[in-house]
Order: sequence, then structure tokens, then C-alpha cells
Amino acid sequence: MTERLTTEDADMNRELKKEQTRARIKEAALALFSEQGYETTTVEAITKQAGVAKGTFFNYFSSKDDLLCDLQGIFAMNEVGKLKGTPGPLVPRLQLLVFELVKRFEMNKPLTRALFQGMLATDAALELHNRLLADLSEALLPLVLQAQENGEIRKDMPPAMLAQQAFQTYFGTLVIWAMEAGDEPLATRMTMTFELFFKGIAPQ
Amino acid sequence: MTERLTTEDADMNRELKKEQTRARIKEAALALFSEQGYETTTVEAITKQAGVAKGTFFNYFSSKDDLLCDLQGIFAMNEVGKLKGTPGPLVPRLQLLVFELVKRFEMNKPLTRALFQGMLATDAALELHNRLLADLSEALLPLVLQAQENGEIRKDMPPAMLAQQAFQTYFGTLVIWAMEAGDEPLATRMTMTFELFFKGIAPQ
Amino acid sequence: MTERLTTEDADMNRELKKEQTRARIKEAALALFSEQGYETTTVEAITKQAGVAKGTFFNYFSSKDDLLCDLQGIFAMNEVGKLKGTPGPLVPRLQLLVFELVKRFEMNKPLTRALFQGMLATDAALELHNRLLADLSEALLPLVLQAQENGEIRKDMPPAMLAQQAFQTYFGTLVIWAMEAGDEPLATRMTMTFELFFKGIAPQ
Amino acid sequence: MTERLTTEDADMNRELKKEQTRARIKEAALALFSEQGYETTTVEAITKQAGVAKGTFFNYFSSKDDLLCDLQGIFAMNEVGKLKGTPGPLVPRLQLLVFELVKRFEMNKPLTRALFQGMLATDAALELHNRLLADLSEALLPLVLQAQENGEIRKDMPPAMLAQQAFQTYFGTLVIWAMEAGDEPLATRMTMTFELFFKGIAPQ
DNA sequence: GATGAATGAGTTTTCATTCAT
DNA sequence: GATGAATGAAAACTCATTCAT
Repeated sequence: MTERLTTEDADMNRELKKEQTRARIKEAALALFSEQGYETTTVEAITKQAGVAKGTFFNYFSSKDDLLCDLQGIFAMNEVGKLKGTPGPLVPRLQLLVFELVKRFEMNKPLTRALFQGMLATDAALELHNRLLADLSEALLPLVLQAQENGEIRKDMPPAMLAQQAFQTYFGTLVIWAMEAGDEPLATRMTMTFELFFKGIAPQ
Repeated sequence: MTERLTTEDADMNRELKKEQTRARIKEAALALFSEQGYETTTVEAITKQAGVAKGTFFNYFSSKDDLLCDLQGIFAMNEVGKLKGTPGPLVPRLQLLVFELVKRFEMNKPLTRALFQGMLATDAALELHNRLLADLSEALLPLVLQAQENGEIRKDMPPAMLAQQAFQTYFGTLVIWAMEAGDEPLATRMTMTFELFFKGIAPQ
Repeated sequence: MTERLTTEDADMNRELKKEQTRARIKEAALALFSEQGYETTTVEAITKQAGVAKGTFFNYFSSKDDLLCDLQGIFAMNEVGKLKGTPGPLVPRLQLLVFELVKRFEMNKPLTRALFQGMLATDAALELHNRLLADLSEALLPLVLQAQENGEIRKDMPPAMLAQQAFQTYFGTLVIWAMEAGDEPLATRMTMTFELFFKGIAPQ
Repeated sequence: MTERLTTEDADMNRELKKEQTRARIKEAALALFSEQGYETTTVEAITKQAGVAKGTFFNYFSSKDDLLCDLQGIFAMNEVGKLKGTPGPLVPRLQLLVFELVKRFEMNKPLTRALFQGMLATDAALELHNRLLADLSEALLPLVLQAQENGEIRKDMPPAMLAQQAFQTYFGTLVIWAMEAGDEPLATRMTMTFELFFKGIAPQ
């Protein structure tokens, strides 16, 4: 059978395996980060958990920080981009979006905390996050403007500021929730917070 | 000469000197944290900056983490306790309070970031912070309740939740602001955010 | 098409390709050694530069040190062997020989340094070099003897010692020149040095 | 007794101990370098041999390379500076000087080799050596000039070049001798080499 | 014969903390 | 109480080499 494989097949197999190894490392990292935090988790521990050799880690990530940046992808919010295509008032759509996003972090307070921890300790990750924020703001801006024109939200604040406030509300809630001791569901908290926020940006 | 001093005088002198040394170490730490972050700043660097020997550090703080906890005192908000004594509507007094608090961090984005960084990396500091939060909530709670009764703020949310939201808004804004790249003044941002918040918790 | 080739042709083709690959690896190594030195240059970097896979390297050289030994061939001085066949006085022929040899290293101070670096760090390479030196001495010895008999060079020193001094002068100049910071041409330096040397071994 | 010590005494004691530890580390390094070469000797091995903890090494030397630079002091030739004060013809004084210098390396071929190895592998050490050479040349230059004027050595070569040749002869002999397998004494070789060199730079 | 993913021993270096003086 | 030399556990990262495909 092996000899039946064309080079392409073999390449695909190899590609596949690589993808799996990379995934295993990332999963292991996520698991350990949520147990021990970012700084406390060593590369060796990650590889051990992933079942690969220490050196293998560096075949996939140039450094521990590099892995963190990769993991920051969790914060990516492609859904924001999709908002543009959908019709109707903005606020309920945002509500829905927030609801969707929350699912990623729910039940993962320690991991969320670890990610912020890493972000604060790693310049590269912080920069990455800021770039992400800039992109998101840009995507949200026209929608906010339109919502203002529609009289859906207050007009006495610049749209950029409103967008900024939206993201601050989201991430601020996320990090503060992650820092707290209890086990209140993120969804509850986020819902509550955005309830206030939406009331705050309502017209009049 | 030294022996001319009464024991009490000597004790006071000694006490004073100790206090000064402790203060010098803390100042040095704050300065370096805001330059390099928490993890990156070494105890040796702190003592050097403070002009004392490395060993002296451990005469004043049992560990580097202990120093951090001590520094977290910056987040303490005794002013919240004082609110109780003052009369009149709550919201404007809160506005004033926030305004006061902001001054501590203004112009110190890197330090703010470093403190959160340390807090996220150090369990003891995080617990301390949570205890602080609990105390603050407890202090604010009766005021919120009264404000609800006065019809100053909405009654359809439990007062504990409103208090929680207030602190989340405050700390969330602080940390998100600290994480951002630009140099927008904290006061502006905080004012804006609380503008929305107060509108969000208004009755009706 | 491939199958049209006779076995011999195919073999030749294969041989040729192998030779080319080997050459490409050696060239790549020389280029990188002269840029970064021996220790600093990794096998991976060499293969990348050569356009082959990392594993391929070990199909051609049993180790990185083995490659270095192979490269030491640069120091080989077959020309010394050819001296035997030519007539006339020894000194001018040596002068010419040195002049020829110098061309290999001229403009390649960093590579020369890297080769010595590798030689000093690698026992195998050092031994190889010593064996080379022994062979060269053996080849030069009869010529020196004859030159002494001809009265061309001083007789009060054993010919073996004179030969040794000649090689020491050559390699010593080479390494010291390579270690220097400036960009004086090797030819100038070598000429000067041998001028003194030839005067030193002149009769009387 | 301890309490009799003044602070100064205590400081001196401490200073003394420090000096001893530093010396122990350097001795250990020299011993190991001469056994195993520079690259092969690890910092851990050095500290083990010196009987101190691994971390202690870095209290004295900022890096392994730093230690090497410190060790390069062996090549320093303060004696060259003293030549200036002594009267009489230059050549015999140089002969004597070389004889003195040789003693340091005699019987230490492996160490000599290791030092050159480290020098070739470490940019900082190489630069240091070049600076040393420049200083030495400067010190020798006026003596050479005077010797030329005295008719002691040939005038048809610039004095700077002659000085350069002298040092090249010295260091070239040193390194080539160190690279050789046998156990010929350095003194013999050096004497022989300088015999030729002095004849080479004689007038006429 | 070529490939490149996996290996893991090995290295330098850091730094909080201790403790003798 | 102050000092700073000594400690040594740990951590990130390197890289020659192997070997299954």
C-alpha cells in the first residue's frame, strides 16, 4: 500500500501529521495554561503533555511567546466582519454576536486569565492584540455610523468612540470576570453588562 | 551622641529610618515596574535603584510577590468608605470619586499594566485584590440601595449587581486603557465610560 | 526516457549528480563559514543554502566535522610535490609556489579564520592537518637537502628543521593575517615574510 | 575575635575572599581548557572544578566569553614596554624578551591551543587581541626606528612593517607549535625561528 | 537517494532567596 | 539592621543526528 502512494499523497500525509502535531501542542498548551497560568507553564511541560520531544516544540513555534501570539487567535472576532452583510437594527445583532463570542471563554476562566497574563507579559502579543482591536474598530465603525443615522443609537458621541467603548466593554468584562474568584457564568455577566451599555448608548 | 538619645528617641529614629527605607524600596519598584514590567524587574535592580543592598530587600518584604501585594494598595479605594458620610445624590459623588481615583494612574499606563501583570501572575496578589473588591462592594452596597430607594437609579437590578458593575466598569476601563498603545488620557476615557454607565443605570 | 539510458549512462548520470550535490554542499559551507565562522554555521543553514534537505547532508558527509576535514583539502599543497620535477635553484621556485598558494585565500580572511577555527575545535581536522604537514615535509626534505648541497641555503641547520620552518612561516603568516582586523592583502604580507625567511636561510 | 574586626577589616576579608574565588575559577578554567579545549569546556564543569556553584561563575564573569577575554591577559607583554628603558642593541634584548615570554606557554601546548581556539571563536577576544597587538606595535616602533638608525637592522623596510613581522613571527610560531602533535619544547622552536628572523632583518 | 519531522542531550544564563559577616 | 557573595533550581532554546516515508 505504501508504495501505491504517489508523492503527493505522501506529502499530504506528512502535511496532515504536521497539522496534527501542531494542534496537539496547542491543545496541550491551552490545557496547561488554564491549569497553571502562562508564566508558570514551561515549554517542557507542554511538550510532555503533547507527547512530543522538547525540541519539537521549536519546530513549530519559534518561541514560547510565538505560541502565545498564535493562541491569541482565540480573541479574533471574524463575526464582527460578518455583521456588515446582515440587515436590520444594530443593537440586537450585537447582542447576538456577544452571545456567540462568549461561548468560547465560558467555563474557561483560568485560561482566559492566562491569556491576558501572557498578553500583558509579552510585548508581541500585546501589539498583536492592539492590531486586532484596530481592525475590529474599523469594521464596526460604518455600522455604528449607520445606526446613528437610523436614530438607533445616540448621535452626540463620535462613532469611533462608541466603537471603542463597545470593545472596551467586551474585553473589560472578560478580563475582570477572569480575575474574579467565583464561578459566575460569563454569559450572565456579559449580558448584564451589555444591557447597561446598550441603555447607555441609546438615543436621548 | 547616639547614646544621649533616650530609648524612645532612638526607637523613633530607627522607626523613621525603617519607614524611609521601606518607602525608598517601594518607590524604586514602582519606577522600575513602569519601565520594565513586573516579571522583568529583578529584586537586584530594585535595591540598586533604592540604594540599598540586595539582602536588605528581604528585611522589608518576605518575597518579591509580597512587595507586589503591598503595592496593590494603590488600588485601595478608601474614598469609597467616605462616601457613606456625605449627603446628597450618589451619582455625582461617584463621578467625583472616580475623578479622584483616576489621578493615581494617569500618566502611568506602563505601571498600571505592570501591576495588572503582576496581579495576574501572582495568586496572592489576585486574592488580595478580590478581597479588596469584596470590601468595596460591601461598602458601596447600602449607598446603592439608598439611591435605588431615592429613585436615583434603576430598581430592576439587584443592588449587589449594580455595585459589581460599577467596579467592573472602573477596573475594566483601567486595564483595557493600560493595554492600549496610544497615550489617550485616562481621565477622558474614564469620564466617557462612566457617562455611559450612569446613563445605563438611570431609572426607567 | 530514463529507461532508454543504458545502465552505464544512468550510472554516470547518477555519479555526476552526486558529485554536483556534494560540490554544492561544500560551496554552501564555504560561503557560510566565511560569513559566520565554523561553529556558528549550522548544518541546516548549509543545506538550505545548498538547496537540499537537511538529511541529504548526511548522505554525503558522516558529520559536520567530516565536512570540515573534507574542506581542509584547501590547505593541501600538491604543488609541493611537483617541485621535485622542476630543475633550477629552489628558492625562486618556492617563491613562485607560495605566490600560487596565496591566491586561494586572498580576499577570504573570514573563511581562512573559520577553517582554522574549525581545525582547532575538531580533533580529527587537526590530526588530518598534521598528517598533511608530515607529507609535505617529506616531499620538501630532499629538495632542501639538495639545495644545501648546492650551496643555495645554509648548511648549519638540519634540512628537516628548515622544511619545518618553511611550513611554519607559511601557515603562521596565514593564521595571523586571518586574525587581524584590517584588509591588507595576503600576498603583500606573505611576500614580505618570505623575503625575510629566505634571507634568514641564506648561506653564511 | 570576629567582633574585634573593624568594618574595614571585614571588607578586606571579603575582598580577599572574592579575589580568591575569582582566582579559583580562572585556574579551574585554565586547567579544563588545556584538557578539553575552549568550546568543549562548559561553565558547569569549570564551576565544579572550582568548587563553587554554577551561578557563582556569573557573579564574576558576565559570560564564558568574558572569562576568555580575561584569560587573554596571558598574552599581554608588558615586558615590551620595559624595553624602552634599557640601553644597548635591540636584537639581544629582544632575544631575551622572547625567551622570557616563552616560559609562560612552555609545557602548555593544549592550553595555548585552547586560547587560540577561543580567540578565533569569540569576536570580543579577537578584538581584544588586536588592540593588544596595536599597543605592542606602538611600543616597539621607536625602538625599531632607533635600531635602524644605529645600523643594527636593515633600513630598507619601514619600521612598522618590521615590528609587525616580529609579532607575527612570535604569535605565528606560538599557534603553529600549539597545533602540532609532538612535544617539542616551545623554547627550541622559538629560538630557531627568531634566529632566522634576526638574520632576515640584519642589515645588508 | 532525498526528504524533513522528530529527537533530546546539552548549554548558557537568570534570579529569588539565604546567610555568614 | 545592612551587606553582598554564594547558591542552585529552573528555563528557554540549539542543533547535530536519526529514520520513517
